[in-house]
Amino acid sequence: MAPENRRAQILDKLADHVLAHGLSASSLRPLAKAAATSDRMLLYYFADKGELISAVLQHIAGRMVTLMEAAATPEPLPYDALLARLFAALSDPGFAPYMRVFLEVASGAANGDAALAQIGETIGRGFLDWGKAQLQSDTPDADAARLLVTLEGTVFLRAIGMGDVCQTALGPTG
Amino acid sequence: MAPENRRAQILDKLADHVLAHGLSASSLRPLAKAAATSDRMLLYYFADKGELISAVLQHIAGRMVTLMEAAATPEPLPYDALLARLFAALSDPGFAPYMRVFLEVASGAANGDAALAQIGETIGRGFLDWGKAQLQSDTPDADAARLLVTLEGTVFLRAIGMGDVCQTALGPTG
DNA sequence: ACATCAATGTAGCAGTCGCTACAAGAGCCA
DNA sequence: TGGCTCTTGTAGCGACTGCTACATTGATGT
Repeated sequence: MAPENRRAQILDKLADHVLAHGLSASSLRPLAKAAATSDRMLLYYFADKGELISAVLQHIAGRMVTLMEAAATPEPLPYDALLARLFAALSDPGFAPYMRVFLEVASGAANGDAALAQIGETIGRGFLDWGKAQLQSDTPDADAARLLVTLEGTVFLRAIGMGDVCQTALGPTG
Repeated sequence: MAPENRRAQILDKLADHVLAHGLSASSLRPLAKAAATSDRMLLYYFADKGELISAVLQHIAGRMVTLMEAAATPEPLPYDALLARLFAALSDPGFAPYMRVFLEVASGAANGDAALAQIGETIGRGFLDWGKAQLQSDTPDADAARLLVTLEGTVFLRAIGMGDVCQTALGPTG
């Protein structure tokens, strides 16, 4: 098989593993097993683990974009309606693994990992722009920012078992 | 020295290290070095690493409560004013290490660490109650929940270098 | 003085980490 | 056929992980 195809195929299985088990459980040997190859070969297709993780996360981001496009509305929505809709979408178990990984990326970034910070910001800005395009608002920048802050807050709180508080917070508002 | 005092003294230095370098850089040997002792002694004062980390995180939570009490207002504030005040407080570099650790706890909890989940929820509920007590509102439960969601959202976004978006989100609102 | 026991040092175990040296198979070109 | 390069397996290195067996110190109580 052409090496680029082989690399892409491996990347796909690596993304499955990272989404299922998180970055902290993604050392080379488990990743290799998930891709039905060896750690030796992972470092043949990728320069080092950093490049591998970057590639996997970008692949995951690509999948997430696809998911979000599927969740897009044909017409822009007002703030409250869009917030409610996206909050419901984030509750979908299909989305949860992405949010878990996103949280782990943010945590790594906060601890000084520059590569994770860069990828996290790229994903975050993508969310922001996507939200802005979905918004029907006189102040789209501010509303998109509020939307993002609120949704990431719910991701954070759900991670520590406070999903009920998210419900309380969003209930009266939309 | 009495063993309880010794343990408390060690705990204090361990907390310094975790706040400075994060949980991911807190394996036994670096922790021991920070506390001017040996990994051997850490496992003499604590049953295993899990108990040690739990104790350190509880100690850190205690410090954070002290910090928050110092930041409390003599009188309750309306939502927008309190949000602005707390957002400013979280911008204080003295608070940043706590938020970094809190984020790491949330990430670990999302990846299935039950001990971290329990500690994270305790801290989060403490925040919620504290905020409710500071709020002057007709709907304190909902407003405290909104406050918490928003503030945690800013912690998340700042971790990935999107502090500007937090500013945009909170500017028009308060 | 002697026994006892808590506190601590030394040394190391088995496992995992990212990574690499070396060699062997597989297809291609002269 | 003989080399040559791409791909892959085997084996292992040195560092780190949580944790522990064993020995030694020092204080305390009788």
